[in-house]
Amino acid sequence: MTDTSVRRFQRENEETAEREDEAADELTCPECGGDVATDTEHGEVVCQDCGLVVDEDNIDRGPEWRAFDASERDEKSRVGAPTTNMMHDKGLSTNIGWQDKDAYGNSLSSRQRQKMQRLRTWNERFRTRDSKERNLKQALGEIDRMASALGLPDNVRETASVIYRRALDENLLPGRSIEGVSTSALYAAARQAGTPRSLDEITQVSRVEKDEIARTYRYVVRELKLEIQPADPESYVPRFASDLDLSDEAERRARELLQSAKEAGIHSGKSPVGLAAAAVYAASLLCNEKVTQSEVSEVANISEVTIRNRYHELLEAEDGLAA
DNA sequence: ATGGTTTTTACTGCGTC
DNA sequence: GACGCGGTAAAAACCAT
Repeated sequence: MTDTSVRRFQRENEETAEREDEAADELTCPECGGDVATDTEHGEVVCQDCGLVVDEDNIDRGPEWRAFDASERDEKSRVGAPTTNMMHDKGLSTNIGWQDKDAYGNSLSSRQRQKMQRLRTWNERFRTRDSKERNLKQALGEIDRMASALGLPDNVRETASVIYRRALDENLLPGRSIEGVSTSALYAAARQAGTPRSLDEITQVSRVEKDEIARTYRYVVRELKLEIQPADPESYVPRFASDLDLSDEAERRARELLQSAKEAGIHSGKSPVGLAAAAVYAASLLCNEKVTQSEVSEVANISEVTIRNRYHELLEAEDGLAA
């Protein structure tokens, strides 16, 4: 890391140096030998005498902003080492160069060289250990916060932490946000534990966008080879039922409906949440504890249309099985 | 990127309170 | 007339390829 970035920096310097040399060579027109002038507005180098375009599509290396006083210049300038959130310290911690040279460019004695090597080793050790620990601390705090907000039990938090640690150990973090990965870990853990929360619910309490969560989740699952089956519709039933103040009887009935739906094989490809919502609705009708479709759609975050479609299928499936 | 599937949105008509 | 419900068409979202 240290070495490559230093090397890259050097290479860039060499390149710009070369470009300047080229520019110096082309001070005369190859066609007529006249002087050339740079037209920065069009990004072209044009011969003053014959009008030949010597070079075009030049890159303007100047700033794209204007500053009207010194403080504004400081404000807008982005020169300096880039900071990055990929590292806990935003890349601002100490790095020790790989060249065995002192500040004046003189080579080091072999004894000092060994010393530097040891320093590098330890610096790296502390830096990475430190960063991982901070990273983990932040992530676990985040997981805890979200789990509380969603009312998820401790074992889910445990699982989520384990998943996150694994992700960290396998270096899945670079390029991804801590929030994103911790959210994904929690989502995965909740599903594994059989107390799933829908992606929408997760998104509500997370600091990152739904798309990113979904993307990161897929990535994490693939890389860690987590085996997560599609969520079981039945696992949503208790929550919906209690949100709607339904009796245990109705809840049991809803499960039955889902069981027969599974046997009839009409559940594949459909969203588990929709199925659960429909089962709860159907059960409420069957048990004379009617709740409206819109109430169910409210607690389940699913459209009424989907409830209608599903619950027809559920009832048909049950009839078909009984016959 | 694409095509097929599922879900959502928006709208309509019907019956009931 | 508001409400719950059913159905439909088109749009949007999702998923595997």
